Amino acid sequence: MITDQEEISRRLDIKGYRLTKQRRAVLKVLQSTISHPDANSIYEKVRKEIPHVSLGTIYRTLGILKEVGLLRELDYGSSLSHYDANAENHPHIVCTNCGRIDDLQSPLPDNLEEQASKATDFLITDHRLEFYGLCPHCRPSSAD
Amino acid sequence: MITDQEEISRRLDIKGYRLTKQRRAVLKVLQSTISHPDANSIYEKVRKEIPHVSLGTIYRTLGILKEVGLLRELDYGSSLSHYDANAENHPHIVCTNCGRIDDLQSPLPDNLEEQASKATDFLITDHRLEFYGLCPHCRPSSAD
DNA sequence: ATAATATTAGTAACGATTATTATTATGGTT
DNA sequence: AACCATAATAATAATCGTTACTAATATTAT
Ligand SMILES: [Mn+2]
Ligand SMILES: [Mn+2]
Ligand SMILES: [Zn+2]
Ligand SMILES: [Zn+2]
Repeated sequence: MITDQEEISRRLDIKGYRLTKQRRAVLKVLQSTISHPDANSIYEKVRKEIPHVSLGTIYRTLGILKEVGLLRELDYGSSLSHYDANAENHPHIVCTNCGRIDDLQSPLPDNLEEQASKATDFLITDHRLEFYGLCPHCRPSSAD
Repeated sequence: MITDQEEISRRLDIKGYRLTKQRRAVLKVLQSTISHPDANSIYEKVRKEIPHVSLGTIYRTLGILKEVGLLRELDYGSSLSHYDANAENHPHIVCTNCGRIDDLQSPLPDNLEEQASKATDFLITDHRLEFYGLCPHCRPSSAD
């Protein structure tokens, strides 16, 4: 997670983007949570600081921060996207009951792309690994 | 891929669903391609046999066939879903340029869920592994 | 045949995201 | 400080894949 203001400004500058208070606020929300909020949840939090911010600005900002590598978008199918201030590729575990998304703490095989390259003519540049299941609150307890 | 008519009928019957000609047609389209078509592409193909079929029927049918385990839905983020008559979990490789989706031929680590279980309190029931890159038609050729 | 149930085509509604636009803010230049 | 070029914003409208609704039709059981 990149928190250094110099580096953040630098990355935006390169593309001619400015570091506005709206963008600072979005980044702050993302960097102060371990959850992986969706655009609307970020919107609600930013509104507490900037009441007249618009949802369009949230989406535009998320797009730009993603473009300069300050966040990663987690695209969950026909449902909504979630965002992660950790732009490094890392596996997640999603609760199919309540939607909670956690990082998977132990790193998994790091050579997946290399392995896959041997089995295809595609030039592999990225991958996505996610697990699905029930979080501690949603899984049947041992007492059930 | 399940092609046995008995088994197909049986799976639908259990939930009280009927095997109509629309559903047969959707399944046939899916089972006769190695691509992973989206709903609209399936719709276009089914229309050649059943000109007045409606897109809503395609979606409803896909939902039902998925529910009874006769296909798998591949949810590609904010873009549209694709469908696969192979309902077994298996990795795919997606071209980020033209959208082509291939199966990854060589099987990858089959104990991913088991490994992940050790690193989380979630009860893991499924996972998703996808690779992204450029297909042979879109990758820069050696002559470039 | 009759009745109960499931399915369909057609169309309207939904909802997340993106585009548009007039206005405002920012940064650099004289 | 005034000026200009450019970028960003708020507010709103549009997009588009998908789902829901509904009246008509088909299928199955009695
Ligand atoms: Mn994460
Ligand atoms: Mn496949
Ligand atoms: Zn949960
Ligand atoms: Zn391609």
